[in-house]
Amino acid sequence: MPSQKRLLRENRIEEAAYALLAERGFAGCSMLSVAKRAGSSNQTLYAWFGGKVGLMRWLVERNAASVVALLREAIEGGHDTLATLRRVGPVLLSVLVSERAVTLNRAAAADPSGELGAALAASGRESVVPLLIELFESAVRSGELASEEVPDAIQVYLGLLIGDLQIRRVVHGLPAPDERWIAQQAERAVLRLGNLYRFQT
Amino acid sequence: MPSQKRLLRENRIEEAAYALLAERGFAGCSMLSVAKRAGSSNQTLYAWFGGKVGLMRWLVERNAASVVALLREAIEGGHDTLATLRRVGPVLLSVLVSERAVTLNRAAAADPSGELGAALAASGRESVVPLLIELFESAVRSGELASEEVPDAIQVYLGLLIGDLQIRRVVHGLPAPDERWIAQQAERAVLRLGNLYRFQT
DNA sequence: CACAAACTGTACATCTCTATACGGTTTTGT
DNA sequence: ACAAAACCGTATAGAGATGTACAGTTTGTG
Repeated sequence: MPSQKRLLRENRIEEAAYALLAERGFAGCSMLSVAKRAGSSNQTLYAWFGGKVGLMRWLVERNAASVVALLREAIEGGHDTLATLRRVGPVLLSVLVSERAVTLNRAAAADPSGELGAALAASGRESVVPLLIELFESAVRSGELASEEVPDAIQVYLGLLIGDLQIRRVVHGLPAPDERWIAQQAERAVLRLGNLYRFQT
Repeated sequence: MPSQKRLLRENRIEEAAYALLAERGFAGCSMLSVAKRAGSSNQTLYAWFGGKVGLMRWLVERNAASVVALLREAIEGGHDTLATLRRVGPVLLSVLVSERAVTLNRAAAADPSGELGAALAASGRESVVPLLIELFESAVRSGELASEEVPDAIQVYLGLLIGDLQIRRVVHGLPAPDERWIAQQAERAVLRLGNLYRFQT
């Protein structure tokens, strides 16, 4: 059972790590620099996380947990698939292009071992897609969609929603879009998905 | 006027740089290591490229030039927009998820200055999209598409074509897809675009 | 209060990178 | 054939990262 102090310390470490990743990138974000900025010691960091990749993986898992919680909340209680998607889309999109997610994706891209990438895929996409599957299955049950079409529809939806936005963000080719734009983009994605798969309202 | 020798040397440097980027990532790809593997000296590298970012930018521009050439070739001589798109799509997609492009995107993601990202955007997307605009304008001239819809249609097309494939590749979440899959994906993207915008055949 | 655990701050050995320098060799041009 | 230019190999200074070690302080607990 983690004490209050421990949680506070974790938050400071998290904050320091994100700040340094943003400023200096994955390579420049050294354990010592994180420790210093967090008002902690490198000894503690090594004890807690084992090393740099361990620290990063911890960040990834922490972020993924909050994302999944957000999405679950947005999915709950909707009966109409398209309406639910209208609620979920902006949440998902804004999470994916958020500064934190983008920072983590950059770190994963910079890690040549692919370890971070695997962690990101495992606790990111692989825990979000099942939620979408669950959602799309409800459309199957109401006869709006064929069961075999589900994976396809999800892929198309994600393509329409995200497009090349995420990669451009990660590669420093684009600043974060504002809330208004995100809402619009999510709305258009749902409309187009409805067109392609002829959902009922 | 670059001599034959010079061109050969450039090729060896290019090859060495890609290999080291793939093995050790952006941070681990040092000037000295590139020089050694290329059978060259770091002095030459600094003289030619100024520094690490300069070397990377050179790689980016070199790759972009070959991509644009490929796309131009695929676009040329088509009258029917959708048919041309059917030819261009696989080329574009396979180029975007190719090992080289992915490697460069990883490097740009790892570079905290954003300089590489800017170069990648400038000689990548910003020189490819005009080609697509040109292509879609031909659909406008034949009345299949409204002029204001062009940017939108391009965005949708890219979303359908690429989806989250590129980001997953860059983040080490996915191996390169094979040619067969690429062809299929490109075909579906065109079909769906046709559905959404009601192109004529 | 007193003892044990956990943490900070600093130090350290070992590597590696950047950017520059220089003697010696190969290539180029005339 | 010969001078100039370009290049290789190696060396170097300065900076910083990793992972470990240790003395001293803070924190938690019976």
